[in-house]
Amino acid sequence: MSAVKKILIADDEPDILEIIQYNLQGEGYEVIIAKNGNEAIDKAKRTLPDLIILDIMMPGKTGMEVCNTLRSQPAFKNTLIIFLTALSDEGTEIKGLETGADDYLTKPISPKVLVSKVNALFRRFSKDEPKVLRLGDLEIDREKYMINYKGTDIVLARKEFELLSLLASKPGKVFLRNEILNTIWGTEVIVGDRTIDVHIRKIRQKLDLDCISTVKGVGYKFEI
Amino acid sequence: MSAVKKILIADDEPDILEIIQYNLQGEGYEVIIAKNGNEAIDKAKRTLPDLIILDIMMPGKTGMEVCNTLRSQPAFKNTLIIFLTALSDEGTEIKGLETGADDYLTKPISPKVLVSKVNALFRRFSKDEPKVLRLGDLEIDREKYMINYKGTDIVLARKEFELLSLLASKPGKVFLRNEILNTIWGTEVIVGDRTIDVHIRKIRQKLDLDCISTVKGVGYKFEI
DNA sequence: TTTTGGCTTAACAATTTGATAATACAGCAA
DNA sequence: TTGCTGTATTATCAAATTGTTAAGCCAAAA
Repeated sequence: MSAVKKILIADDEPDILEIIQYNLQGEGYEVIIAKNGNEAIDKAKRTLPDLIILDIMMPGKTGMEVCNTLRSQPAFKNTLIIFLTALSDEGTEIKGLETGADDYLTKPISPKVLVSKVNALFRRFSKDEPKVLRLGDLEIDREKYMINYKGTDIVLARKEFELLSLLASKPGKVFLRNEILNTIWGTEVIVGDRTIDVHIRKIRQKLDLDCISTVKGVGYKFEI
Repeated sequence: MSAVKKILIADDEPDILEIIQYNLQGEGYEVIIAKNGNEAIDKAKRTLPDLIILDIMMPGKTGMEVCNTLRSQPAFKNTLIIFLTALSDEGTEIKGLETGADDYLTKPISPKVLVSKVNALFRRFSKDEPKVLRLGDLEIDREKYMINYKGTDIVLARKEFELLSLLASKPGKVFLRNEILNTIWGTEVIVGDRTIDVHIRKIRQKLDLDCISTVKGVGYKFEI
């Protein structure tokens, strides 16, 4: 069974909020509302929604700023984001998509369109990733946050786990150092290149399995 | 045997209140009454009824607003709610159901219909999931709100109980702090991070069983 | 009213993790 | 070989996270 999808809506107009909330709840979604940009960011961090609907024009922080802020954090790399724009403002629309939104809606909102877009987005992106990766004798359980190699549990620190988890998510693929930094550290934090090496080393050490290979000048890849 | 069911009725018309109260008390229910929306919310929080009957039209806060307010709190996620609407107002009826009500009744009220609906609701929702979790020597009774470890009862405060209950509901799974806050405190209340720790500590203390492990930087998990 | 118990927070201690610097090493081209 | 580039290793320190205790607040009970 897949959990109920959570949707966060941010708009400063109570009417809009209510309409959207009403329609989405009717579809069985769990709806969380925010009345401005900052509240949206707070609640997003707190509730980790599956989809975020952002009004572009909001006092304080605009929807685009909220989007940027969130997208720069690893936790929201894969969160769906929809923008609400007033009257087909073409410029904004395009800019919105470039800012990292997955779709946009123009006001006034048609509940039917809204609901079908939301459903469509979830359908399109509903590749329920399995929580357990199994690669040969190695097992990576993202839910239990555990590594198991040949029957014995191995404890990795958070970054180590995320790093291994990332590399193992696409065995064979070479991850560039930049890719790794972006995915695991986000664009806000800046860390040196050596940091990755050190974590890689720790993983190699704890798993005494030679599964991470270095591609000099490029990056790292996982191979069993 | 299950305790006597508590029913909260909110309506601004004293006659209606009296009729409903009279009939439900006759069926053996414990009845609490409220004369407006705010009173309903207050008394609901205080008495945690099993069922709430809300008039849609009330001065001040409407039944729907009351419903929304309550539903946004974890404690009322599973409380039964019935709306009272004047004359088959179809629009409202549908909206009510989508707002999170479990049923509705149209005025004028027939005591017979009322009573049978109430009974039916309780019947329908009473045979829920098993209320008792058993994990090794530990037994968690969600209905009696009790913990039993190796034959001895352990008293946990409500938050402590809910926390343990949550963690134990998926042994092995790491619950993020966010997940915990969301599930137990809801999105409206904001409490600090230390709060969780303190509750965890109390649980560990009362159960002197080492079953909750910390995953630093991530969350907590239950394991026997 | 007073008392009690539960919930939250502040404050500080204890611990773990993560980032960096410094150094050593490996591969390769000149 | 020498020098260059990039990675591995190690130790170290700073930062982040959690544990613990005590104290305050509030609501329900006495």
